[in-house]
Amino acid sequence: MKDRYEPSEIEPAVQRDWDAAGTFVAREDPAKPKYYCLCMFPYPSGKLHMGHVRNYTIGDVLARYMRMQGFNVLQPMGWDAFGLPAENAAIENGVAPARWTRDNIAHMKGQLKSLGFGIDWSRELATCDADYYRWNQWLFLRMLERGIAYKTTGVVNWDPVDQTVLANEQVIDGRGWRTGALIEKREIPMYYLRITQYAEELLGALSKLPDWPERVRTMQANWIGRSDGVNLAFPYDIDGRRGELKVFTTRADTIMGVTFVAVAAEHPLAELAATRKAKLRTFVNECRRGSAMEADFATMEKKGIATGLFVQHPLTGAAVEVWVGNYVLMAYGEGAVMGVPGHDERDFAFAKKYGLPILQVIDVNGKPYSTDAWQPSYTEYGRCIHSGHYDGLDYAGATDAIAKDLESKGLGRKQVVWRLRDWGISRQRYWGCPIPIIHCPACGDVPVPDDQLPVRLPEDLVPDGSGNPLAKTPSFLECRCPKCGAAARRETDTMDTFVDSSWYYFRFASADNDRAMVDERAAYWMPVDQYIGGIEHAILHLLYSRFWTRVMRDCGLTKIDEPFQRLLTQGMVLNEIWFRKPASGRIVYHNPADVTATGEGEAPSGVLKSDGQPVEYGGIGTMSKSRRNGVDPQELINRYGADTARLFMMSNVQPEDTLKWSDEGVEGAFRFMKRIWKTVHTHVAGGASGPPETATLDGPQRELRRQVHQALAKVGDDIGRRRTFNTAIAALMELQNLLIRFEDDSPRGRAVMQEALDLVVLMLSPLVPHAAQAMWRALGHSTQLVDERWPKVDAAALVQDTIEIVVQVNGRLRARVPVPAGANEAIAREAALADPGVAKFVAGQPIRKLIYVPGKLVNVVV
RNA sequence: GCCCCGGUGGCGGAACGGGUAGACGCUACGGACUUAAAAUCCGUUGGCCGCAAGGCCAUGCAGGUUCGAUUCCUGCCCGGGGCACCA
Repeated sequence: MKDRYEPSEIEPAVQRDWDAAGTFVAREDPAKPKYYCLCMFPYPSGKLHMGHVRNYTIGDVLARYMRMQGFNVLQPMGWDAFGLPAENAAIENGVAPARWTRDNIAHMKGQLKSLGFGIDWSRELATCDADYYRWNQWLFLRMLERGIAYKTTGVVNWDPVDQTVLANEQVIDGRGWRTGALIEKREIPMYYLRITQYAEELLGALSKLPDWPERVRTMQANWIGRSDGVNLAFPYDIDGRRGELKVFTTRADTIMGVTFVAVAAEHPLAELAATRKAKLRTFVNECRRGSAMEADFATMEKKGIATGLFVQHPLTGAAVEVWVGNYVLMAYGEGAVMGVPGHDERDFAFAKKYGLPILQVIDVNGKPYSTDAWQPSYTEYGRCIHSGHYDGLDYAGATDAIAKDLESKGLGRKQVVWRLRDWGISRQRYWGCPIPIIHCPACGDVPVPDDQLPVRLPEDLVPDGSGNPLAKTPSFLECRCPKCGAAARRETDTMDTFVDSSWYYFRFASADNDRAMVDERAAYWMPVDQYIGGIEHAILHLLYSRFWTRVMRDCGLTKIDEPFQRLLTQGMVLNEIWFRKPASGRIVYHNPADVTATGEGEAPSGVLKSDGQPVEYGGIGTMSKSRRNGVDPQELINRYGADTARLFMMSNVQPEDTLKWSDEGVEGAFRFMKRIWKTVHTHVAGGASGPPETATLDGPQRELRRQVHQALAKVGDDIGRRRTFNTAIAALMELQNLLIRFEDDSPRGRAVMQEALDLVVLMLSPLVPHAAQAMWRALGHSTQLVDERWPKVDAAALVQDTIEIVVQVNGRLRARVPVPAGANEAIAREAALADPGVAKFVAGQPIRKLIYVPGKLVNVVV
């Protein structure tokens, strides 16, 4: 009898069978309903981490389940292969990013295969392949034609040592993360994509995504950030220069309370004033030099300086002084704000600091008002006071009336302002998709013609950390102008890697097409039915993808608006953090596997296994290299096999929740695998068994059969509808506990057992496909388990003659009594009151009321 | 500051439309098997009282609605996340 569970023997053999049969190669079949199940593709960093294993296991379980439901399933995989880590590895090891990336891909692909994911590898793609990124370039050219892509000069973080732009995340305390150099704000020309043109649609369509997590929709809505307000102008005449200072406000109803206006340091009026006053010049330069990071602004002291310039109030004509304020953002609204200290906290503080007048112009719902100290109530909406003929109007009424008056004077109108900015995609980086532009001294910036695509990235360069090697490579740089034929230079900036990931899901449908970006096969597969990935992509990647899909739609490449029908954001994988903090020097982290926990309860403590000395507990956190608390999935697979790894990742918590790593939890999953394996093989050793004759079963046999079919109903619902894989697994474990205790060697008992095990194996097959296939064979089936359909619940098996109902007295549980199934209230009442435990509490008191929930409970109210 | 999500045994968590709180797993303890250990199997495991039968308390805190509240409502406390001089 082969009753020892040996995953290392089972798994490779099953995987070979799938490979040989092309089991997971998806074919377009209009006759079948399609199901496109996609996990966010990985960055090929070297090897898989636990987050990957969790992500792809969730996807694979769903894909396999939907296949059993009769869907034509596509589950592809690719590589988000451009990006900084490859360049950093090159700098450290002197290896070309292309080589490093492709080696990593090969290794990680092997790992994915060893986990038994049902992936259609014939559609594999990597974004660093010219076959792929040429279409980035192609669509970028279409965007240029349509004015969606444009070039302008923007402010960036500039590292003067590395001679490159850094992302905000790469600036730490105002210094470059790699060089430690002081970061400068620089204005350099960059290409932008006009995502703001789609702001309204991207926001409005969020309500059409009911199967996205509420949280993600909220985050996107906040990010897009719609503000409804009024744009108004303060006219000026400064030494004969006439103009208008434009301001955006969401509180036009407070316009009669304006006592100053403030502009950003980059504002033209600030510049004008700076030419006149040395003190202003210094201040303006100071503001400009500050960090480009918005978060830093928030904590900065609010400072300002008067310009001595005056503008006219648009309604009263009164003179209002212009100040330069370091808290005014050039990039939002008009780069200028009207100052209403009476009803804006920041303006209030500013006015107090510089002795500017404070006017109350809103009755804040009768609450006390004093200019001595700020109260949060001052920003409440209320009726206008001290506002001339606007007095008595509420927020909406005043806003309408003021907007109308401004409009008739040509000095303002209602306006919507968005927080969302256009997407700057230029990166002064080597390992990315070249931007297909040629700079000609005569013709300017000339798009590369379609027939010269792709602009290939040379793959043999090794960055050394000083600037972009493309700029030092004549064979790439030097070219001819497509318009005039003169000697010209290629653009050396590459695209943001978020461009690469904004449309890869389309390309999986037509990965082999070298003539078009997408074809009719994309129309068959798109949209993605289920998308699965980390919450960290809630805004950027998912928003860019929604934008890119709409651009493709407007270019006639697709008919869909939304790329992802349904979204599941899986939680992170956490582990304990242990460290030592030497009196001098840096914190040293230790892997939890090297620590023996000694303390219990409130203050966990532990000692290092190697030296027996104490280490400090740092709580629970995401697995990370820097904290050295990662667990290598490969060790898990080597030790327990892919099936146990998969089972553990799906146990204990719902996919959205964080999952705490636990060695004991893995052992628990492994124990379950060994037990079910043994149960199957013990049964099989007794010989073949046919289907049960349901009419002739005795009580325990019928009861087991009922439990089996009840579990089947629950597991199907948990996986298919609720996506709570943890409770599906719990139900299977519960069933397994029943099967172990079911000792009935009669032919009928064995028939019931055979059916139960067949069903358990079918239910397990999406979760632990290798062991399930092997057990399926053992149970006497010659078919491939992956081609089986999800079993149907036998409704007749669920029927019970007698059920147990709960009896409460005054809402407190007092007894459980058996009643015939379908008993009416009278029968249930009689049975309930006859129970001695119930009678004790009723004890002759009059029954005021009796609630009967059929099949569930009786509540006697006395 | 604004927005969102949570708080249930020793631990991770379950309870799906107001109806048996603690499924399932882990830990710990006791037992069987073994020369021994591991593995495996059996049992106990929210707290308190009780020999037992049984009872009382218990889902962050304080109230409310209800025959009945982990679930709904109000206020508060704590934790996590997102956004943040956004005019």
